[in-house]
Amino acid sequence: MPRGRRVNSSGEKSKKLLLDIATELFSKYGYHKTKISDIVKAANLTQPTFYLYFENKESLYRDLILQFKNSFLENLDRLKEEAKGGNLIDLLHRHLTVLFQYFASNPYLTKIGFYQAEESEELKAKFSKVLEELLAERIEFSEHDPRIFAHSLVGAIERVTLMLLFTKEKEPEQLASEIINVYFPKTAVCKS
Amino acid sequence: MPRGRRVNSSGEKSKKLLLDIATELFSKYGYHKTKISDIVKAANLTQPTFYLYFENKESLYRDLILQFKNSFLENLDRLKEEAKGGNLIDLLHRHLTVLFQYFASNPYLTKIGFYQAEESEELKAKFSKVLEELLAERIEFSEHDPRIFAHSLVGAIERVTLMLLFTKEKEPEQLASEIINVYFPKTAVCKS
Amino acid sequence: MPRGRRVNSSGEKSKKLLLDIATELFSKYGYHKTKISDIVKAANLTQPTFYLYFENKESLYRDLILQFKNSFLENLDRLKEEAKGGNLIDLLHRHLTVLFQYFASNPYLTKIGFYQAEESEELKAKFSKVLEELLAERIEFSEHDPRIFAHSLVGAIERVTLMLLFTKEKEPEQLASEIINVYFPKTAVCKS
Amino acid sequence: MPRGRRVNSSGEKSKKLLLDIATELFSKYGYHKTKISDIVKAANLTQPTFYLYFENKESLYRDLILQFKNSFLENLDRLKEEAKGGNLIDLLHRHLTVLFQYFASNPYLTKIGFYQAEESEELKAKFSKVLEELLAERIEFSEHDPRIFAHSLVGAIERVTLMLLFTKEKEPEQLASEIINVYFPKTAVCKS
DNA sequence: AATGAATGAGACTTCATTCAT
DNA sequence: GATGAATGAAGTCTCATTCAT
Repeated sequence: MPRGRRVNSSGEKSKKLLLDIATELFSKYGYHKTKISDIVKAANLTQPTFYLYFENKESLYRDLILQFKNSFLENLDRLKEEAKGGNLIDLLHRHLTVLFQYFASNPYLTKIGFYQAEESEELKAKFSKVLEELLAERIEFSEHDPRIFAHSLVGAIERVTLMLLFTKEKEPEQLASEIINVYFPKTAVCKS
Repeated sequence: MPRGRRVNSSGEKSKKLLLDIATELFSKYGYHKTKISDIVKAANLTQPTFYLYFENKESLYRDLILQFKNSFLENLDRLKEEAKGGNLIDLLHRHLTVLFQYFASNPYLTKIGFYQAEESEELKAKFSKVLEELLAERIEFSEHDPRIFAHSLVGAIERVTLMLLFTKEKEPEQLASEIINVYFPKTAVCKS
Repeated sequence: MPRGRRVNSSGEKSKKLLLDIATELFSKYGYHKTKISDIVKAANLTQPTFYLYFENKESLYRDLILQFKNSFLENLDRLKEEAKGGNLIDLLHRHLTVLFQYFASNPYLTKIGFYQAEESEELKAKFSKVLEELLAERIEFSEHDPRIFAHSLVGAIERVTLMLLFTKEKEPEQLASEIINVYFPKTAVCKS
Repeated sequence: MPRGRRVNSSGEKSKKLLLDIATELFSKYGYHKTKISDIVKAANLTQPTFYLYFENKESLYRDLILQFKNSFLENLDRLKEEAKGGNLIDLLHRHLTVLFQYFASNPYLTKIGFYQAEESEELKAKFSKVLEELLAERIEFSEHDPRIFAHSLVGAIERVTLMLLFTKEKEPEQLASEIINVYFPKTAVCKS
């Protein structure tokens, strides 16, 4: 059997390939059920090659989480900055749209960072906090806890992303609009 | 440690102990990070004892999931039955209260069955479906998808349970009320 | 659960029961595939009871082997003693009859001692030796090795016991006759 | 021992080594008393290496049995085909010679497949059947059951292989001749 | 740049055996 | 005489990781 460098092979290409496959497998099957052997098999490479590009299994996973986390927090920071003035609903709408766009473009990473990772709780908590502050300033939550509202919104985003965005049943922009509609009904026409 | 029966030992006690510890550890650390050795160590027993009372690690975990699933689906069935007549908001309020009460009484089991288990997705999807039908009958969602509303509600429940119920910041009844308030704002003229 | 001595129970009866079941299971499934738990389960007793009557698994098995061995060697000794005078064929016929009778009466023990046990090789070798000497004295094995004849006879006995005696297709006496007929054809109509 | 590839190591060599050692140990000590740790220790390798080349302990054992079984049955088929015409004794002589040659060349495999394996009973029964048919066509078994003859022959082969072939006291060809002589005596000098 | 070959560490599980009642 | 409850010891197998080429 021939060994060594393959014709037409390139380090960067292999690394990218491994990274993409790892992301997909981790997102689909979780950290523990995804074996290095699975990853390299899917990439048509071998196990030592994996260690050529990544320190080890865990650090790769952590990197993926971190990557999501950074994007997410960056987004959140932007939201906070923009928060000063302007219309709340417009603001939220813009933010959700961007968020859903990112989620839709990076479903695997999102699955890992927003659903699987232990840190995902932290992210969601932060998100809630920001929303809470945002809302507290503007809306009169006459008799109810603003935290409920904030957590609910985050939960809705979480669930809707999974059920309607990842399944491609809804587009990011539309989803943002509809979520907004639910939480800020224009005219709540509710007959029993 | 000497072999054989311990002084003052009782099978039922040991089994219960192991079950409780296993439930707690699984819920805290997940299936893979929880070793049988951890479970028995915490129970001050040895590994073979585990197999005296449980078939194996996986089947114990599955049993826990099943236990949650049964309770949850039973609850859901009750909701469906009661759905025929009556005021929607009252109905939901009662159901959520019961649900939150169950969650609060069984936090570890809930963590496993509603958050960790692969089947949890299925449960939530079913929950959404039921809610969707319930709502569709009564409310006029003028221009928006009732699924959004249903998924959002489920997501809210999920998140709020984790952040406010499990942390004991809210009581089940109150949480139910507040969630209802968010989704059916009084000033939103939604009387039945 | 009640513990302690059962009504109507008797130590000797339990011991005999365990012994019989153990013999059957060992003979059917072999030493390794037969578990103490299987034995006591079949006897409707519990594991500690086993140790009340037997030192341990191996020693019980060894006892069974020894029991067979003793009977077998005793038989062999009788054959050697009777060997001095008399008609060879009659002698063999009588011996085989007795042997087959013992085998037929103790199929489980025979299975263990003559087929499974490592010592069975030793027994068969001894058997061969005795036959060889017996034959050597009387028959003129013009040009062939008497060992072949002796080993063949033992092999025939071994196989025929399994296939025709244990299956109850043949009675001990008849089997003895027929074997003799094969090895000492009266009218050796042996055309090529 | 350091991890990773050894100097001068080769997969095929290791696999063959393990296979050979396993065959020997299984044949000598049986399935249960042969531990994987014994096999790899004898090969100066470690346990995971075993799993690099074999599915697991049982499947390796089954493979060995199958290997023997295939050779044996192939042989038997040839015997059946050649059975149509020709001299019976010559036929048998040729067959036994080939059989003994195979046994002598593969003593470990034969020990496993013809003596230890549960399937060995099936093989011997088939062998008997074939012999029985072969004999029934040609010889006049005036008053005796041909099965006796067939089973005896198989038993003789079994025993003689163990006692004279494996010990290298006899060559395959000679053993075949002598067995034939016993069962088809030229001049049956059978005085009592 | 990549692979073939191997291992350390550890998890799960089984089974004979033993105490305490 | 018998059992309920437990364990020591060991075996099989898996997986991430590493050396030598």
